[in-house]
Amino acid sequence: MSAAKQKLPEMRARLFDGRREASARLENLLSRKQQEAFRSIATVFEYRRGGTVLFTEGTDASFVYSVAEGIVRVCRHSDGGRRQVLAFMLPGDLLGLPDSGTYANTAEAACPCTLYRMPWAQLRELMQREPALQLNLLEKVAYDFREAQRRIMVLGQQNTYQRLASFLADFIQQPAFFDADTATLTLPLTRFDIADYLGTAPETVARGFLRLEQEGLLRRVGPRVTEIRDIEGLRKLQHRKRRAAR
Amino acid sequence: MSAAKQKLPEMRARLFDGRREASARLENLLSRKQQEAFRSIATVFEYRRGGTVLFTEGTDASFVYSVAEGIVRVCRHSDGGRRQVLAFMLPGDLLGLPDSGTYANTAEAACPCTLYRMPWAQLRELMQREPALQLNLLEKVAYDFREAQRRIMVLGQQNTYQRLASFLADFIQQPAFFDADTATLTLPLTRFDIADYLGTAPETVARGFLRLEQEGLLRRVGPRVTEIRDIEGLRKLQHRKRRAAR
DNA sequence: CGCAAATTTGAGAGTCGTCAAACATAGTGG
DNA sequence: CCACTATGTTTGACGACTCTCAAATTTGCG
Repeated sequence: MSAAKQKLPEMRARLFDGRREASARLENLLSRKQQEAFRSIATVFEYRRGGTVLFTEGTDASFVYSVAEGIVRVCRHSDGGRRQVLAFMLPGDLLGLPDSGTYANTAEAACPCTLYRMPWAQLRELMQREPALQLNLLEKVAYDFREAQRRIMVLGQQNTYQRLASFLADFIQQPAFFDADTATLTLPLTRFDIADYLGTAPETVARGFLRLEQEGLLRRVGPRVTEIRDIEGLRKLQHRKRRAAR
Repeated sequence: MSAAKQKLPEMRARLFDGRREASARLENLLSRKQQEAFRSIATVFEYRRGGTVLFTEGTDASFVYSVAEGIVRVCRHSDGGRRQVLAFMLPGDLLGLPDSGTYANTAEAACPCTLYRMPWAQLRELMQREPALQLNLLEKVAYDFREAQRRIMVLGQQNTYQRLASFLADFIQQPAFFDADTATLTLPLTRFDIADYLGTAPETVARGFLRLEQEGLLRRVGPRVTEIRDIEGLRKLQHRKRRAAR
């Protein structure tokens, strides 16, 4: 039962008080009519190569993007120049909301991608005509906020091995990347991307995969392809202590 | 120049596109009239002792709180039972917004506190009568979201020593806890609170203070009172590499 | 096929979590 | 008012974890 078919008063009530949504993918939050309005101001963009920059932190924010296909990495650079991946945006996600008129972070295609691009001015205008849309925006920000809090839990409490397990457990939930029939996870991400997401080094990620393989939780088919052998085992890892007692 | 005096159409535009606010303290976001409306539904609560639970994650969310005095720690417990402090809420901050009808995390007074408590139902009703209020709420969530992203940067890139420096640098910005004249920082938090906030152990926090003292950046007056000797030095720490090269 | 980039593996050392114990502090009851 | 006790803090020791440097190996692409 999709939220898109609810009547407007119900949609208002859903925010904060309603059922918990599995995700806040854009299309799940919009009525059919709203989706059409979106499409009327959106342009399709294809990025053939990974690494292409969509926008840079600090620059004027004119466009908002929605991922149609592929993975976009949203990152920020510390003063030391080191990159931190704040989030991977997956198909259906919305990104590029202005913060005080500029982008708060940098977005790059992590692999060949297709996305929708909309002028922020037009989207804002649309929202003023349809207040319900604005509420959807709030829902979206609230969802991203909760996701960020989950990241804080992972980064604050887990060792690198557990973080990798958490990362894989999350992506297993995404049918676009995990084929449940063959238990095959296909991630178009480099070890650098994963390392910068987990706050560790690419070597440590490689060693994490090695250990997960040795413990029988998965099998490395290729650098981007993994056969998951024990989903429950991956999940259980997160609940252990960060460090072996002596 | 406070945003509170702007006319309503301007307030609408301020969101996402407006000037960057130093903080999103509640009173800065509300017009005088709105503040009065808030006060009319709010009750003052005093918590004499630190450790008192305001609300628990997973329980029904009936009330929203605003800190008047003291520090509230917002935390969540991992399945292993370990506590992670997601944020410290300071005077002016709003907390306890329902997530799908329940609290997403636990809030406890970190020290003797005074706060305002409002029934969520009444606040929601108030928002429906005054759409501008709803926009303020969005602003608030967006602010918390950006704060969470900053935490991700710190937890993902910095070692425990740098995290402690970041933590202190943040609190130096708060006049309620830092007396600029005497350069004295008075934090009613235990080493456990700080450790759970920084994702480390209390012993490591203590050693961090020791090292900061040895390097001349501060002087420990007492466990809760610190004399800051080199603010710029604290800030610079964050920009260094996480680890000494060999 | 050949090169550039990514990944893996190895070695060594810096960091920090854990256990233990000494010490300080604040709150309590006599 | 003081001893007492519970709680919080500091210090020490040790080993687990993982970052860094280096090099071998594999992968992806033109």
